[in-house]
Amino acid sequence: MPEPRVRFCPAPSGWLHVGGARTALYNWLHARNGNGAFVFRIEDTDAERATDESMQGMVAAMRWLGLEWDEGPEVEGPYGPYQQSQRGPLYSAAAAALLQRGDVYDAYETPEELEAERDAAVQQGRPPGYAGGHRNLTQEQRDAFVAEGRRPVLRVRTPDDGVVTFTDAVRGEVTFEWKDIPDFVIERADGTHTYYLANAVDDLAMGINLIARGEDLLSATPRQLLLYELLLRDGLLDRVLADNAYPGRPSDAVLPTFAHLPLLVGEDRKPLSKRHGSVAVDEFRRQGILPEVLVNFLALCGWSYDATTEKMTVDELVERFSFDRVNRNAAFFDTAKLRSMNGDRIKELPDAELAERLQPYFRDEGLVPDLLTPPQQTLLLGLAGLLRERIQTLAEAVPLAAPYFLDDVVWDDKAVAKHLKGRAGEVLDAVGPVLSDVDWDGEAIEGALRALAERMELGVGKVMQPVRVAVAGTAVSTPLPQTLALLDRSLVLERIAAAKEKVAG
RNA sequence: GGUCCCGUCGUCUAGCGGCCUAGGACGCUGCCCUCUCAAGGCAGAAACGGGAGUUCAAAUCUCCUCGGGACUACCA
Repeated sequence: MPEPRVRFCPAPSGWLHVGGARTALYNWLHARNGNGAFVFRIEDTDAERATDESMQGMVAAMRWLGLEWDEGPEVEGPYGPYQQSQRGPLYSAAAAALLQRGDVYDAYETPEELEAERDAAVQQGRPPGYAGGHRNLTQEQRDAFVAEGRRPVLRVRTPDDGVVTFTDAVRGEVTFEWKDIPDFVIERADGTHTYYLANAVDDLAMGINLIARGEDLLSATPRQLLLYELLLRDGLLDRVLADNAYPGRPSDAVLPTFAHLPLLVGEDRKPLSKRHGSVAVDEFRRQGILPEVLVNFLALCGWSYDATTEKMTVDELVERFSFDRVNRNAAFFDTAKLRSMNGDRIKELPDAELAERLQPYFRDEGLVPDLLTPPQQTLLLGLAGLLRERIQTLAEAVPLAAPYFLDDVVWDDKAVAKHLKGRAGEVLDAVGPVLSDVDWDGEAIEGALRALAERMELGVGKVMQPVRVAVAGTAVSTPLPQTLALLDRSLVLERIAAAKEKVAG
């Protein structure tokens, strides 16, 4: 077994979504597992859709997930450039060589004509693929089309009969018949190149030996295979590479094998897309999903280690991952389970680390400045311990912590109406003096509040809730006595006094 | 329509002929605990799409059927 050389090659349009991230992850795990190389290639051959912003976003999302690449953007490597828009001359030369040898031919139909042909075929119940109309044009016909101002595309001549069979690492043996595969375009009329060519050339030139990608590309595989064969025949690609000063020695390399991964789908069983809500990796970051949890969860979307193991560290995943345990059926991306796993992971974090990971979220919501003051540090650290059991995502901590970092209490009207009434005024009056001279720690405060409740012949809740609302502004909070202990006594007394005005009746 | 892929609790899955009265996790329901919210503990409901075979024995093998999906672009 040679060292794995795998690649992740998204088209940079839109954000990196979880489906793409899962594909990247499986490739990455395989590379790390076999001590191989993980190549990150940008497939921006379609200038219409590719954007620089999207590419930057993908680079950032990959970094956040911890999927560092050995070759690719900002890292470079021996087979660059890794952005296909910078490899145009290579593809042109390869296409020209294939044309010269007669493996591909120029076809002059316009997109409109092709569309009409397709519609007619569908109406008549024929397969809608390109029928090969311009396969054998005479020079006169070509000249006539050119004279009309038409620009040709380049199409690969696919075999008329026979079958193509390949072994897929997750699906086993897959067979297609060549007669079902129409001649396909590798060079557009504007001179740019399609996925088929760019992908085949680069996979060969970069020495990729395993291609793991979405199942949606399964039926593209025969074309890929055909192109490999044509590019490798008589050292064509080696020559093209050398003539154009691009690195790569494909003739020495092993032909890539394939692993087609099950699709990630939404609740409607359709492939994941924008309309399924948050599917962008960055969206999960904003919500406060931890990257190691997203990685763990993504690994489980279509792969399992055994009957019961779910929580795994990245190192364990690297050690245990293999394509032969990848599932064959599409997986629903279940965010409820993701959140649960995230909550479990948060519970494992020590106070200091949780505080540290919470800080950017608090900062982005304006709760704390970039640099915390020592009292803010202490408060954050103390709160972390109380927050831990009640949040599933980091962002959920924000509303729970806000009352203690912000100067003004934001009143929840419902909470005020429900809890600052009846004997609440009495309670607030009585609680001030009690808290004034109690030891300022959670246990003592709790004891004092309970004693007060008993003295007033009230349920503990009847005392706790008015105080909670007075201090936090809400009926829900971290445990009250422990929370009070983290705050300045003067602030607590102040808020209790201020809340008296809000008591109804 | 054609080609290819797939089909176990609501969801993700374990299962590769007897260990399955089908296991785990999330979710859900009930109870306990409780200063709110959580967390935690205990209990519970919940699946082999259907039909024929093969076999002493089938979730596991074969065929048919039904259902879902992908592809069918000068997107990737």
